[in-house]
Amino acid sequence: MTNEAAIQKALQYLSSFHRPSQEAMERLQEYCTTGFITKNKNLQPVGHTCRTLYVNIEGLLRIYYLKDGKDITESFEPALSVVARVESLFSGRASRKGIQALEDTVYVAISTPPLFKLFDKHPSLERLFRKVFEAGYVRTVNRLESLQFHSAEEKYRQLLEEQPDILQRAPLKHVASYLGITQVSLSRIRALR
Amino acid sequence: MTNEAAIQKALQYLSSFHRPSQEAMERLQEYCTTGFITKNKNLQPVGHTCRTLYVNIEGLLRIYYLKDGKDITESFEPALSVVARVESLFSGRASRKGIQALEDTVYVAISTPPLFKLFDKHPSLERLFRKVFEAGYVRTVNRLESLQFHSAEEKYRQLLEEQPDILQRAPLKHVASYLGITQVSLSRIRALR
DNA sequence: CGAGGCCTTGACCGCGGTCAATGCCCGTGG
DNA sequence: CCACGGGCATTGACCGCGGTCAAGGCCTCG
Repeated sequence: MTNEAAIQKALQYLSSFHRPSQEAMERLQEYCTTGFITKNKNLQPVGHTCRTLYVNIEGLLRIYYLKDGKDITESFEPALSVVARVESLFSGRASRKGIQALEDTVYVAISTPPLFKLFDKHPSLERLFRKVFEAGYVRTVNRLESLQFHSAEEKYRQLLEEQPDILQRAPLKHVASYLGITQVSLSRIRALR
Repeated sequence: MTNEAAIQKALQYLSSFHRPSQEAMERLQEYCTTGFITKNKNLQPVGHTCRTLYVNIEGLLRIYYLKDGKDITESFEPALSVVARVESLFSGRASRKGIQALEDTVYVAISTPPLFKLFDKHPSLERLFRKVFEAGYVRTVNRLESLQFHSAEEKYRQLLEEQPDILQRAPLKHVASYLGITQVSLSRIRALR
């Protein structure tokens, strides 16, 4: 995939949230850069403040962090998702979270300080990203609810329902921490048939 | 507290996220109405689409829903918080959640369809509410993390740390469901000293 | 004064966690 | 090309946290 094609894919995807003005779109495009990262490499290390927003074009990323030395997967981010560590991006504080590639991945990166500046001149861009983040907010609220009151098995079945491909593409240890259980537990659940 | 004073408090609070233009502020004010609701009454019943955003001025509200017939508290909303069922507000779907008063409460209500229309003319208002929702998003992400990997006792201690007054003001059964445990469990934890 | 809601406490038990051993796959170097 | 080593997944043994069920005390309100 060419860089140009990747950026077009990203812009097209972003436009699906809200179509910005022609000029805003062109300004936005100027801040898009493409990148490629190989499996198991870190796109962003733990401990930096989040100032870049990524659009996954092709491949698989995950957001993770260390809790008491254990590696916890916060989310899987497949193609056509906006990837950002919002708790850092919106608070300006350093993030304890990192972004890692689980497959060779093509992405588009947008630096947020100039992006946020663009909002002043182009309300349609602010609208667009407001909607992007609202959608993320909704997903997080729903995930909170599903995590809080489901058994390990229910959470597994729900993942199987909603993102079955993840189970093929990500190591099970990451799936386990994503579900909030141990890999041992996950293994037992999967053995039930 | 007069209606006028309540609205001023709400506007002042909202301005702390981002100061809108003078004119935007005046337009916003036109859409603010005040209300009063007594303890244990429902501000919004379960099952309606969320089209109103509330600012709690004085008192205590909670967002809750029914899961398998059990009453689950999603959040406590004390004075000076923006209260909305975002998963409905941003998706347009009916909410399975309700809003209930845990104390006599004074609030300001803002109808969202006209509010969102105002955004077209007043980008500074869109900016303001973008920041309001970003802050909520960050809180939710952090809560997700804390719920996922803490024991019942840790979650209780964290609440004790962060919002000790809730334990005085809300029935323990609601505190328990908020923490994702049973009231029996909560009772035992509290008995530990 | 009685009824019902809320909180506590006891008895019991099952889900899911830890620890440890084993098997499997795969990349690397002799 | 095979031997080795390390990471990942599975499995068994064990156990503790927190769930359910049920009984009892206390407070509020009709």
